[in-house]
Amino acid sequence: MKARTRAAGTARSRIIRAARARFASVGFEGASTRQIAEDVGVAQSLLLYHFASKESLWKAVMDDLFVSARARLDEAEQASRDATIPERLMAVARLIVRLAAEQPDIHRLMTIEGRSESGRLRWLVERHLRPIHEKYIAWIRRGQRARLIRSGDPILLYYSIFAIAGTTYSLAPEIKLLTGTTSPPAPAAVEALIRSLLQIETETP
Amino acid sequence: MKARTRAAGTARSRIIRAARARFASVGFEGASTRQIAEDVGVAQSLLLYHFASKESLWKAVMDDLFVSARARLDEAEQASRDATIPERLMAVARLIVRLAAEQPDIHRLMTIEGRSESGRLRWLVERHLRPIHEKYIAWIRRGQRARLIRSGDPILLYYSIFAIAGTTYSLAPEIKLLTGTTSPPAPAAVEALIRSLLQIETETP
DNA sequence: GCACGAATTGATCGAACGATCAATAGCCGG
DNA sequence: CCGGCTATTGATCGTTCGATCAATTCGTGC
Repeated sequence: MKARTRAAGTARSRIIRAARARFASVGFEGASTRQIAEDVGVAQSLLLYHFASKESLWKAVMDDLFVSARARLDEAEQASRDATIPERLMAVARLIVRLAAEQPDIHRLMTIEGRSESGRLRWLVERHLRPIHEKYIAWIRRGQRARLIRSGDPILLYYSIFAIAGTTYSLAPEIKLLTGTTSPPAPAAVEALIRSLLQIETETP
Repeated sequence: MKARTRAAGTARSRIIRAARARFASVGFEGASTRQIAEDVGVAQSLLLYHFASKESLWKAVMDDLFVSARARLDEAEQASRDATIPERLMAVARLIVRLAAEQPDIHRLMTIEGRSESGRLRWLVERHLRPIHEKYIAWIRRGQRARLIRSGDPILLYYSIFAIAGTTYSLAPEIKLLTGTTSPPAPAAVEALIRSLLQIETETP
């Protein structure tokens, strides 16, 4: 049983990993189950054995991504639970930058889906985005009421954090072609930019 | 001749407009020439009569987009030619925000292509992106030397402008689903954010 | 060591894909 | 009113798509 499940687990997870890369680079419609199967080195029919349909596979990719991301977000929240709201927000932002740098596919997948009102976007919003969104929008509002965060539309601030963190790393191929630089900007530089965007006074050394 | 060319022109331009929307929402691989032709209301073979291939059509879409965008950028540069470098940069940024708000497809198309090193990305970089890129990176450097713009990686600052301006409007469907708001943030608010990002002292009323 | 269930494969379906091409419709100068 | 050019269509080719399904391999419990 254990060996069976482990074998299945690795095949399943290898499929998810390959699917994530394909969906992130060419989008849902552009990715093909045959290409993903070939990346993994299995038959295409195995894909639809583990996941009932291409859309199920996509949802599995998203679940896999967000389950671990949200766990790490909770961790960062817990670790900073005694700090001020702006500093807690920065702790979360720091993690977001790190996640974007480690796995630029996250930002790619989200920006691919967020641009047209599809059934998949609705699923993603209700299942994963809304809980995250509402929590941090509330944090921003609290910080603004205490005049510790710059005023203005909280939604704009919220998306700007993701935009800067994500774009910097998800457009790495373009930046590399344009500038010839091999390594993208350091997370610390991106964090500093976000900090000044929120107008949080620097108090960490 | 004139009526002929005008008829051809409108068919051609209607195809380009429909193709832009499709490419922007589902990417190059996900878009189909048949679907685009159906959007326009013409035969699929007409698409490949006006444009030799699907890739030619994509290039025509990009040319169409960038020719007008670069013309308006030149305009904004000219109009601000007597101002300081930071203010000229803000004039350009203001236009970028306005362009992103008017035609979110621009940002969608660019972010779709910029994430994987394809032949199309190389074409786009050499033909359109590099000239824009190099000019404004140089502006940022000049502003930084004069200590009128925040220090830090110019490339990071440059992409942050596009990221904030573009993401705000290209993710409008997601933001609408998440927040229920019907209208995206006002361009003026986005401009203000970019201004503070570059740490340009506000001097305009 | 056999039987059973889970994992994996190969063959195949109908539909949609990009592309090609011959045929036709529409228009303008002569 | 016709000859020639451009715009447009419909039919079709070979390929690839997502999906289905029967057949086969494989590991484990009994």
